[in-house]
Amino acid sequence: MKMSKLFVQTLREFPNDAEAISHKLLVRAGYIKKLANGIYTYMPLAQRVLAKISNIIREEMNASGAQELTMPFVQPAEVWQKSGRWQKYGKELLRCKDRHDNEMCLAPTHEEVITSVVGEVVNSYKQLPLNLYQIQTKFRDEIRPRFGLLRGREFIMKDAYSFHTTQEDLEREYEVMGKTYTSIFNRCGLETTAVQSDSGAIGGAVSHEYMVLVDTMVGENDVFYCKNCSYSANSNHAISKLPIETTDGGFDKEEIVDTPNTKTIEELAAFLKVNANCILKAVAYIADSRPVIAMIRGDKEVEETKLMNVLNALEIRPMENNEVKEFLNSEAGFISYRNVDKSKVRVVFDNTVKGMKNFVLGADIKDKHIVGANLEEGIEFYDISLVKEGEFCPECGKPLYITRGIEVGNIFQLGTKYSEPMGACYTDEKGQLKPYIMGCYGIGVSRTMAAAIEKYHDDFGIVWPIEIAPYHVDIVPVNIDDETQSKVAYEIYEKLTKEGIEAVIDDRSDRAGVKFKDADLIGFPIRITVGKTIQEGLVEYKTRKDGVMTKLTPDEAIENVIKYVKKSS
RNA sequence: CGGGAUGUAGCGCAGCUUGGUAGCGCACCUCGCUUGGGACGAGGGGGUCGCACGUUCAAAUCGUGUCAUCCCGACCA
Repeated sequence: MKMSKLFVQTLREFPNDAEAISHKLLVRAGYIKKLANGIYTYMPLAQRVLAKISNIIREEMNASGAQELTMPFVQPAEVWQKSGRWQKYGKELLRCKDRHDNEMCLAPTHEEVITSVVGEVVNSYKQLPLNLYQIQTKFRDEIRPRFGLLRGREFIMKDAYSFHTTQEDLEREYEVMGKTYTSIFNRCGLETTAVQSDSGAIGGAVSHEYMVLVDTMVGENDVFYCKNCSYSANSNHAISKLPIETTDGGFDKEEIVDTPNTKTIEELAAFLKVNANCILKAVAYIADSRPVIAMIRGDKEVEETKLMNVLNALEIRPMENNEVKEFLNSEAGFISYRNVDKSKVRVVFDNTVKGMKNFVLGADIKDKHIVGANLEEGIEFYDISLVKEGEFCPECGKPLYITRGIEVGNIFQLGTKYSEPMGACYTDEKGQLKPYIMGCYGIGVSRTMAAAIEKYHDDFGIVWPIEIAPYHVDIVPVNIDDETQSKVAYEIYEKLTKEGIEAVIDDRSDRAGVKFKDADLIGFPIRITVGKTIQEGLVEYKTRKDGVMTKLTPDEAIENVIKYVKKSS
């Protein structure tokens, strides 16, 4: 490809509306153009990167026995009504009507359609197991799209769905997919960590997220991991081994005391001169429009996903101050659990509360708390707390560390969550009708591209792993008007192209500095510069990753490129 | 959904306080010159100042509304 013909425009400055480095670089280096919030055009450079990632995915998925298909992006409400998600999915599902006033939606995922397709085709256990996948655009109307391609509304996803007759066979496939994912990301030049994660409101299922660990804010997931063993988990799922320590507030008897202006735990702890872990904190929520109080030790925080799982709730939000009065007949900042109508308000106690004695508790009256309180008999405890760094690994007991992760893939054991309500069944050996046992497996293709940039960039631009770079090599004649330089550059370009190397020749009449800046920004893994040293028969061979430059003859440079590219594939 | 900020040429910005012919840098076009890390000179093209309504002789500028974008937060009592 001639640089003069490549459809790309690099910018001298970073765009103003981008925050994440991947977003800034994708825009500045001319890979993407924004059309609307969270909706981007993939320019030719990006298209090539996406194609490379997609091809790696295809090769690995096909090798694992999966088959590719393509399902509709616009879907009728009907299939979603069947699974029950037309009601439940919420605003992320972009709905619209066709000219006949039929309700339609843009696909955010494809469980419904694949279940319906397989339901029509697969009637016998003999046709199972089966794994089908597609690489396709998805649309999710996110509350707050941000960070460019890391959280767009329209994005490219590989989604696979597997169908089985037994849980054991699903687990076998789940493991195959796990291995497949690891090698897909490795081949993309990305190291990933498989972390345990929450699997959504309908519990019981197993799922893992494949995370690229980063130390920036753009990783939207907190990941806890153990340096001693292999344990790692998303914060929404992580558990820690906390000894049920006894925390004693040291009050002799239960009584109500004045605690003016103590709306936060810190203020209250300071006022009463007790540790936060001697205060029983009440956090009030509305879960699926029903009031809930989560009781938790003052130094811990509620993990809402865990709470939702305990409640089997789909939606949860903190209670507003006026609702605290309405539902709990209490006062924000001074909530207790003792005076509520238990038939109307669900009270959930965290495990950490178990060891609390003579603690401090809200009195349901403004500016008053109860001190020296103790728990009643027969309370059930659940794990609804967020793990904190430094708490202990549930598997080996060593301290847990926290980091940020970008979720690029996720594998999930669905069971019969979709097949059952949708009536998608096969006939087993005994002639009985059984719903399929399903798994699903996703990879964010466009997000993977962005994650790679988050991981691999420097002050000058993108530093692509060669496996997913848009081109392998950029050939730069310093002065295109110099006959020798131009001739040699073109010869190198022709020879490399013939060898199947993806090369760009920067045939623009710009000065060398412009070409070098663009080469670094775009992120070509290798640059061959043909300049003055061609008088001595030498060109410069430079790798982007380490900036190492060597002077070689054109033929040696060509050989080096071929070696470098072959080694990576 | 709440709070904050910003909308002026493809990109980055100034102008707005104090209303009076819409500007700068980059990019783009032409010519010259230059060719090893975003050169230089001369000339040129491109914007209904987000949109609507209002105030005014006159609005990018003042007022009201609206839309969009970005950031933060989404209540831990």
